[in-house]
Amino acid sequence: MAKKELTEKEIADCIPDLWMPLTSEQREYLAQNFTVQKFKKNETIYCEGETPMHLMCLLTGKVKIYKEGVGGRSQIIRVIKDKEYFAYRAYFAEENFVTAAAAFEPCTICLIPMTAIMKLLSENNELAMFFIRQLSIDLGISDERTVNLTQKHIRGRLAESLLFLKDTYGVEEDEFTLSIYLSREDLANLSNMTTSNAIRTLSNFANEKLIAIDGRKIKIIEEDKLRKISKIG
Amino acid sequence: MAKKELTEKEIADCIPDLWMPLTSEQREYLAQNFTVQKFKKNETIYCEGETPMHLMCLLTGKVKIYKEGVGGRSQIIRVIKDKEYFAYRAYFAEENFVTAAAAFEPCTICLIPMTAIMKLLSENNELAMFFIRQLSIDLGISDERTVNLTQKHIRGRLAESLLFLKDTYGVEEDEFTLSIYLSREDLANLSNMTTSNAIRTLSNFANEKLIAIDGRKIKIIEEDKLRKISKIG
DNA sequence: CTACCTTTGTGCTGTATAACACGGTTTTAT
DNA sequence: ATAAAACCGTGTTATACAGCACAAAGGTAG
Repeated sequence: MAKKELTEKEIADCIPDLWMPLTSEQREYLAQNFTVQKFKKNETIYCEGETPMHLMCLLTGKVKIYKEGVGGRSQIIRVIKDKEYFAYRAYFAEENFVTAAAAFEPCTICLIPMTAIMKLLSENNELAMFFIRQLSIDLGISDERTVNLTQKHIRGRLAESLLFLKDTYGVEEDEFTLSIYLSREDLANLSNMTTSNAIRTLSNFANEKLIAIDGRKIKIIEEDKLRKISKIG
Repeated sequence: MAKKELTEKEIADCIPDLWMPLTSEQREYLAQNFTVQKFKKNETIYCEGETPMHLMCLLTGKVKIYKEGVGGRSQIIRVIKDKEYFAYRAYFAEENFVTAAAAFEPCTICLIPMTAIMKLLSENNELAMFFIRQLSIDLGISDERTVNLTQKHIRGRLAESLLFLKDTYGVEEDEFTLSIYLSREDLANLSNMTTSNAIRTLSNFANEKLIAIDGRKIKIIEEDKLRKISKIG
């Protein structure tokens, strides 16, 4: 199946942000602590309440970070695209996971023990700055999201989610079709609404020719108008 | 009025988390870049859109971090108590402020230029770890808050806010009265509801003897029951 | 003291959205 | 191929909450 040993070049390509700041000694150390794991579609990667052990970097595939809210309603907090790091926050905060992660699609994920990361952090400030920057960006997004999800109306929230998916995962060759195919339920959990309302609102958007839907394929037709809907709430 | 020069001892007492990890050279550098500023009650400390220049540490007083949402509705994102640091996230993320800050009460705030912080960070990993930990904790809280504000019902949200205020600012000598006196409007903005509903729900809690209200003074009587209301949503 | 503004409190009305029910369709499993 | 399950779509009903409007109380200024 997979090769047992990856070359340093291959690792460097996988995790450039982590790799670049390191000295050659540190790189060797990291290479020794580098493992790769595969996850099937919809497979859980980690659960709420578990103790974090590894920093993860998504090599290929798409991942959702979500939380089980009150009454079994689940809420998608953020989504991860390839080359993005995740699962480290809880360790740094000295907590267990408060979120769960699952694969939208088949995924390849690289795992690095947090103890190794801590050792590298104690030696390398540039690496520390990478995490400071990343956490700061994510915190800003999270704050923004809180206001959007609580204050915008259904149409605004769904429009925002669609644009967010476009900005995150991009589009296919036609330049319009979102390159992620979500179930209506996931779309609802991302937009803080019930599945029925996600379906209904999506249909409305399609009737208004703002988007075109074909099963799970969504084409963004009138991006400007969607942005407007998202903005005014 | 205030002394021109603070002794190192005084500074160390003000900002222990920042001070402790530093070498004596770094401490001297920090002392030279240390200024103190006072803010009146309700005065704005920084605005949405401004460019962040200083790390701030609240020495005395209470501060709210908030966002203007859609349609002028404002939302309190987090609150700061004394000895807490704030205003640094946006700089690290290389953004302008996406939130605003204002004084709940008269405040004394110490300011340190972010450029000085960056210099210290490049030299001192322990300091970097402090920010990584702090940002990680705040990100967890923010994610938690998103779910709470979107999924819980009014009673749950208000109960949570009251407990949150107790946990953050504590109580007076009687061990029950919250030591922060908020307007009903601020309470509403903290709990994602209209002022009328904050007033109404607060009255309901009082009628049910869960709390006692006397103007802006709030006594938490049945903390367990409030926690239960907050938990079940 | 009087006037004025802000905050608090209450009732009424409207509506956005959740909740439920049910039928059709597609995917998965055997 | 057939059963089972998951997903999609639509209509109906119920309700939590926002949005006024207005009155009373408290604070502030002249």
